[in-house]
Amino acid sequence: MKTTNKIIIVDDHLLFSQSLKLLINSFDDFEVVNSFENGKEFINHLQENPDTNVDLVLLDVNMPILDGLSTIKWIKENQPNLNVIALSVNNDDETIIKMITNGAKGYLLKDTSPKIFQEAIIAVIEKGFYFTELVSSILINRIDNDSKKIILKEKELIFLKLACTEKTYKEIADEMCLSPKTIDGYREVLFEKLEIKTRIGLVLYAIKNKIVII
Amino acid sequence: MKTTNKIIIVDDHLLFSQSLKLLINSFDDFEVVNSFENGKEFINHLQENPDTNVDLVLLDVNMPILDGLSTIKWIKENQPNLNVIALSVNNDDETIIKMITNGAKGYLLKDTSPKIFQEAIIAVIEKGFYFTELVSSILINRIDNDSKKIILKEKELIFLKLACTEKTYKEIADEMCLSPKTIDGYREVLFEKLEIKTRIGLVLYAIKNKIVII
DNA sequence: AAAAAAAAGGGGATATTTCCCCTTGTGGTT
DNA sequence: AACCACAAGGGGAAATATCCCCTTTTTTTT
Repeated sequence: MKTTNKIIIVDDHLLFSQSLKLLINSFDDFEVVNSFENGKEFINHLQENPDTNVDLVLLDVNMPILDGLSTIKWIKENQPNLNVIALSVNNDDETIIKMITNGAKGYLLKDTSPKIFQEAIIAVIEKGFYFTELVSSILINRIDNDSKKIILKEKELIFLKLACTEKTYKEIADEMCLSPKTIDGYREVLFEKLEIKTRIGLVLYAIKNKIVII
Repeated sequence: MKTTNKIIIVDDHLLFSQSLKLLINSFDDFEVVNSFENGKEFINHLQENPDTNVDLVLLDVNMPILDGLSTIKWIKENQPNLNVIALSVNNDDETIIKMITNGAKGYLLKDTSPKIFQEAIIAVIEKGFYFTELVSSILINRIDNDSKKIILKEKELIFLKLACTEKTYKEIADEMCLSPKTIDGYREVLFEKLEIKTRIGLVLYAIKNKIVII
């Protein structure tokens, strides 16, 4: 006799999560037992119902209140045995790596076909993981990229954020309570690290890497 | 005797569209008769099947190949009687206005509840439109914003794009085959129009308004 | 403890950006 | 014909940004 696998969906797009629920329930042996609109609601539920029995969590990455990354970090700390598949429209390397390294057993884009999706949830429940080619290739390339990863210090980050405003370096120095000459130094260091030559380059880098949100 | 309303879904997120199909088919009197992964596929289908009988199209805004805006513009030209509801995760004013002014009968966010969604499709088929409060308020505010809308000339746009690089104004002048002094003029005009004071401001404006994509 | 690296700051020069006010030519308006 | 708007360009000054080479102090590595 087969057991029915219990699934929870965490996604703020109600139209998606409620529809996905119908899709999953149409699969043999799977049932959506609960769904939540963000990580906070889900975590609250886990805390209030410590005996929750669930085989798989489908976790959206981009959510308000508490997003997928923060949620999976909490899960890693508190319920490390919970199977999680991350769901996202976002195929950005950094995001994928962060979700996987924090314990996601799979990472599916929302343009995945229902067939592949079904394969994935079966694989995660039976084998413990499911990586698409996209994810695998990112994980393989990761070692390279990690070695050349640019690490910015706290003060450099603060300076970089301020450089993305219409303030002059003198005004930035005042705001950071440092001498303009020190700011000169930060700038030179960043130019060197980021292989750029102008403040415009700083702005473009910061926006591209989501150091500032505009 | 009731008629069943025929619905087409155009969305590149297969997991969403296939799931949504189940949701819609679970409603009384509605049936998804077809679905496509982008505007191009959908338009091709319409061209090859001119006698297609459909009551409502659910059109995603962000799609590869041919996006929602281009698609609805084509529909406006070629099949103006087709009912279209735009679906998006994006509640950006500009996008909403463009979709509505190009003929969308409604604009729903993907975090809409299934219940509201059902109301909307019924309203559009029966009354011809469905506007959420969000959309209505944007349409009301539109008149104000339109009057103060900033119009940039072609050369100003080209200059603005080049200003978002590490080139100096002299290099930009060379590239545009103009005197550096003329570039000075463009800059001053843009500073005035955009109410900013520095080149950093230009970059931030251009990125914020998607004049440059980074 | 010595050596190396990093953080804070300075001098001084040069390049670039920003500002303000001015000239010329071109193409419409009335 | 006189008038106006505007694109293109200029002079010249002041403010900012960029560069390179240097000192001192603190922290980290070995």
